[in-house]
Amino acid sequence: MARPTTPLLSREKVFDAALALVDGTGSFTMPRLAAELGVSASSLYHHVPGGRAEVVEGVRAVVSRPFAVLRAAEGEPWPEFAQRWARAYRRSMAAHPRVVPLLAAQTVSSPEVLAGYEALAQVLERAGADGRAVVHVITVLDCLVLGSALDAGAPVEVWADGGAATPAMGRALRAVTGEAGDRSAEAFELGLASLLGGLGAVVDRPR
Amino acid sequence: MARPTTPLLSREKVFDAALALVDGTGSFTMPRLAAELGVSASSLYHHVPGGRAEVVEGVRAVVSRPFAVLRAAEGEPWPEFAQRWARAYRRSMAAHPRVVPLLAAQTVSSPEVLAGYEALAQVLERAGADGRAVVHVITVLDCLVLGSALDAGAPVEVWADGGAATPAMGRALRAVTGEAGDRSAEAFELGLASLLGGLGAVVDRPR
DNA sequence: CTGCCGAACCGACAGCCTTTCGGTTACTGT
DNA sequence: ACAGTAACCGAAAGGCTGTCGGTTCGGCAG
Repeated sequence: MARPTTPLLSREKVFDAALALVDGTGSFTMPRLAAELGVSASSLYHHVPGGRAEVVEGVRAVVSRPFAVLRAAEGEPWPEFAQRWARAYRRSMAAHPRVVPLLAAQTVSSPEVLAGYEALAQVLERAGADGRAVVHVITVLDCLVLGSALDAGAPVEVWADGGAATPAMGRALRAVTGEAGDRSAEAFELGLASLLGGLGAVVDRPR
Repeated sequence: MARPTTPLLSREKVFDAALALVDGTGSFTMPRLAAELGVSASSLYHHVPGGRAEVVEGVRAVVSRPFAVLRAAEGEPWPEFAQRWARAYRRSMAAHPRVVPLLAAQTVSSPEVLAGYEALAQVLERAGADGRAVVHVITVLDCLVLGSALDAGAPVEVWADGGAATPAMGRALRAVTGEAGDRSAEAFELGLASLLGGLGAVVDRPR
């Protein structure tokens, strides 16, 4: 085939197909993605010049759209916005647990998603937090969100069952496998509330 | 060369060299590791039959030895042990920030390290936590540790500078770059204290 | 209407990676 | 003395990313 009458690909189609591929198989390579789209692998580079990394960033943008568009309301207190922010972030990620490791392995550079981070940074800054506090608060929240998203939908894949050598962990693992995601949301809410309480000491600074 | 008089390799040498390679370059491949050891890549498989994944687990075991050997003292309260555990874990990881992404991408299966998790699981279980609580507490702590370790030694690599579109984040990022690791330890301690306080509600269950 | 440029596809391939396999040599136990 | 095993090597299979030249189609300028 040479140039088709109507284009077979578009950035959107590529990102959507990549997301579907990761959701379905847990992994993603350019040849497989191309096959899924009925196209040769090299054709992808016409629409996504940045190659694999750009596809991952595209998937990130698609997955985190509901979170990335969040903006603080006029006069909204920072803990309230941070809570909304973390919840939306977690919801977005927990809906696609298999993409989390993929996203976690790569620096966030998608402008849309960075805008979501910026919104929180601005709220924190306006509340009086200095640069360090902003980074630390976002880092800690980020971390809670990603960790929680990882074991939300998927079975716990963080550690293996050590067999007879690890009886307590074995019992714990068996207790959570096959459970609905709501139980892990419970732990997330608890962690979030605890963190927001504690982080106040850094944001609302003494001086 | 055929079989050398004295073996050139050993599991220990392989793991140590791999750790040095990751610490130095941030990445790791079998050919490079072999070159570092003055050996051909295929020779590695005689000492590490599991290939790349086993090398990563070996590196994990080396890096987390100080944490993996922790055991609760007789009658030690769970929050105290959890604090010791998380601090030791973070210290181990923060000493080698560039290996964290490598380790995070792979399920924990090293028996020594699993024994470290088991120690915490047993303490939590003995304190009355059910399986879900055990998994959630460990997950959340794990996550805080890894996230904190990531930005401890390395410059913040989690998100990119979005330029003019993200002024607040730009200021925050510039404020932390080039800082000593102690500042991120501060955030870690804060997060840890907040979490341990909040997680009590799950471990010390109402009934 | 003609001619040309750029866009979108393909196939081939370079270069990297992991892992396997057969070949060769040294040590070890019987 | 002699199998058997351990430790090395080179070669090669198979997969992945990314690049390049070739081909055809659409659209725009003259």
